[in-house]
Amino acid sequence: MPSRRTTPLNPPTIESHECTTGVRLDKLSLVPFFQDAGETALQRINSLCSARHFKSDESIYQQEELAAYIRIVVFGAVRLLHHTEDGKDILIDLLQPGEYFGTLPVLGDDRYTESACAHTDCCLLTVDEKSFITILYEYPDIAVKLIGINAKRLKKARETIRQLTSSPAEQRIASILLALAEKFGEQKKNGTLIQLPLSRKNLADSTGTSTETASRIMSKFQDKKIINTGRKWVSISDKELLRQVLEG
Amino acid sequence: MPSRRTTPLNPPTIESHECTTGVRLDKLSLVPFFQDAGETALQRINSLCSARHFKSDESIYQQEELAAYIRIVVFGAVRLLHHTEDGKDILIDLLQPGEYFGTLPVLGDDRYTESACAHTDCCLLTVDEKSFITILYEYPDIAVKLIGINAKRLKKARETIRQLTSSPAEQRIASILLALAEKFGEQKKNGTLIQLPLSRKNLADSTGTSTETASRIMSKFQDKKIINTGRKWVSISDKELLRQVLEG
DNA sequence: CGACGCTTTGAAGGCCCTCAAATCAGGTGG
DNA sequence: CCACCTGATTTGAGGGCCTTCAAAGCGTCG
Repeated sequence: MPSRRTTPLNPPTIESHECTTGVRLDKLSLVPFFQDAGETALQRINSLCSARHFKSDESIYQQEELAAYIRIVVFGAVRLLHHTEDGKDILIDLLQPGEYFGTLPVLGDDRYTESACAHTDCCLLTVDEKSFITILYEYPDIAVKLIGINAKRLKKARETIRQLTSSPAEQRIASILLALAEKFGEQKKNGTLIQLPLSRKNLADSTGTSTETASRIMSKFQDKKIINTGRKWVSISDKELLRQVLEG
Repeated sequence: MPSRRTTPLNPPTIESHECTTGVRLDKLSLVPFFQDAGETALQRINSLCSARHFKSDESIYQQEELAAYIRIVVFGAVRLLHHTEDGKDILIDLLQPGEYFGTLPVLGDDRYTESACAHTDCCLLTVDEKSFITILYEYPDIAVKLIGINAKRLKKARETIRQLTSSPAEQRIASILLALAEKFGEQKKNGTLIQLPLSRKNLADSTGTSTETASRIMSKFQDKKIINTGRKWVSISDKELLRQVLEG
């Protein structure tokens, strides 16, 4: 263990990404709800989207703004936050390429109920309401897929509720670390590095605890050699032990 | 205040409900996602559904069973519960006529992730996967509606998460009482009666607290003349005061 | 190198859970 | 119709987890 730890994060930069039509079609085909669409369909869909880049920490939209677009992550990561009245932020989700976010009046929300922010440099596809409806009517398969995706998200949200009401903070943090490792992890010699800047406050916000408690728990995990962590980064050395913490 | 309180609940009985084709069409047209469907569409949809009655507390399906049907509440109330490994139940939702529940493999779940139970005597419409897909492909409007409904549910779940992490039990209970009054309430001389058997355990399960805490808080509300309550029933005397509790 | 901001650690206190026991409403059977 | 029984509700006491408030340690970036 080096006495002076420096960040091991090595995120790909936005410069390495080019939004050519070929890349866009390629990325589109990876999006879960476009997955089974054919070549022609993808080209049609592509013609209905536009792409845009965001710098790390740049705001994509703010809670309460008029809902105007559905967006799809093509590259990088996006952070969804809910601002509460008493000034706290709740981290709702971290999204990776292929996931969608945002809403539209036709989906029942006139305004965004959360803020979206570029967690790293990222590239997003943007679909407006008219195009979105066009796509759904032309390709019913996609509508069914979308319903399934929302059902999964609801399931996950309910799982979170269950955990919040029945598990202590230690288990909730173990749970989110495993989930993030699954989603953003990268195998290294020393374990699975979570390729995301992840502060104690981020962790606290997403597990419903305080920064201090999150810090204490992370320190405890590090003492037990379960994880290796520094400022804004985490690497999991012993996934098995972490799973045992989760079980209790 | 009578020294001996008896239940003021007066739920309509299942006998008062007849599932004739006329009634079914009528009820179908009230279901949010069939709302804008025309007469012909409703008849087509009706031919793809079957109806069934359940007695109060009768099991509709159990968590982990194979997902086979989407169901729609036509009459009465349905309770959705999640059983946790450590033997606790979480009350996920109480459904009223017009709401749907259940899932299907095509929606991404092979098995039910919760149990459904008749909260009162009730009548349900049942749709199997084949019919469901048929409906979605024939009427894309309905698919879009469904996506919107799921988005709303997700929003509500996230709101619950927010509350669980940032509000004390007292505010969470105030919140659910107001929500239930909105959904199932009936105006009486003494206030809004929540027309549902609602035990302290039900309340505790849905707010993520213990039966005892729920009881203490309800007693406190009663002392403050905010509510009037007995065994398994609640009536709200002063909605305004309750809203103030919610604000903090 | 220095300052700022993230992280760690300590201490005090509050909220809520658990365990236990008493009270009470409603249903049952005589 | 009444006494009894069962299960829901209430209330109390003790203790643990986690929050808040403070202050000291360290990376990072200019």
